[in-house]
Amino acid sequence: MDVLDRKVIDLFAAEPRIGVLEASRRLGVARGTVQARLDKLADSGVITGWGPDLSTEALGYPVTAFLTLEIRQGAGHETVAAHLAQIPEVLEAFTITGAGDMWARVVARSNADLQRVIDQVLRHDGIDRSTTVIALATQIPFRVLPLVTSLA
Amino acid sequence: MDVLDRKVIDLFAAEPRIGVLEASRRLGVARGTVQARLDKLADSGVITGWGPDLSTEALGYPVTAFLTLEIRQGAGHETVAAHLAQIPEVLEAFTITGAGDMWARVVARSNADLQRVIDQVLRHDGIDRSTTVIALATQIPFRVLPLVTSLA
DNA sequence: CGGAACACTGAGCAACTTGTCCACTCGCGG
DNA sequence: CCGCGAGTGGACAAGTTGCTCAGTGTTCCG
Repeated sequence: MDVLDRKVIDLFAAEPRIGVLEASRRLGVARGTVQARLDKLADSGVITGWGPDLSTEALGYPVTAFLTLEIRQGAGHETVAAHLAQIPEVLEAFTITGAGDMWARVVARSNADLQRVIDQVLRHDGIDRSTTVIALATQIPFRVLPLVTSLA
Repeated sequence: MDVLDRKVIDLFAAEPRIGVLEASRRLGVARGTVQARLDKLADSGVITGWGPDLSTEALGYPVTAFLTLEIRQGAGHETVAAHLAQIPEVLEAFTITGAGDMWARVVARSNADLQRVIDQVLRHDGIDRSTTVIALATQIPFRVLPLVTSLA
């Protein structure tokens, strides 16, 4: 992770469809160098993919909510996680600090639809209770770039 | 958003570096069709980008935590959001239900380093108090694909 | 019914990019 | 001082892109 690596990431983050050759021109290095850096960044796991970024909003799911789930003593996280994984509206889930707690990000078509999603989530014995928090507005959309840039 | 759109997204999500021509061969449609679908998906905002996906873990930030911030009455969210935006370790932030609350996702180099990040976040008058929850394990890594697939 | 609008096909073409070689240079550590 | 890894710059064939065009099938509307 040196300055060039950072510049490569910055450049491809800003203009993803740019191509290796054009990138090498912009950065003033040889094509093979950019190629090699990208390969290394992928190998080291820093770059995990190039997939299209999808907007849940544009897909018809404008409501985002965060659920905190209290897992019943004795019930494994695994079985709850497997249950959550089967619900498409669950976009993300973590186990968190706090006795047997999990945390999930869900989306829904509307506030009314959110009820349906929550009901579906709760349809599992391992979950004791849950708290729902609805996201009203996105102040900072997901980003990693500033972190890369800060690795000066 | 029809079946072909879904297939296009699925395919490019599975093999992002595939290229329009190869995609058209796999899907059994003309090249121009894939091109047109991708353009439309981008125009309609469903596909928001093609940037490299970066792993905060591989970047040296293995600790993820979620902060719930209670905003002081009268203090604007905006000024707090602007403050958060300046901290690279803050990856995401939302305003949420609950009187004057915000929610932020942060990363850190270690649990000790997390203290530094939190201190930095709290260095703002508009924040009354905060709760920190640390992510222990990722049960479901961020995904949107199942949602697309479910739009049968 | 006729006609317009639209999406898709299949083809062609020039310009460009990719993957893969190679020989050469440079700086660093043993 | 040699070897090693990293970068350079050049070359090549093969493949891809962006663009255009004529033709076809479907749907919708007056």
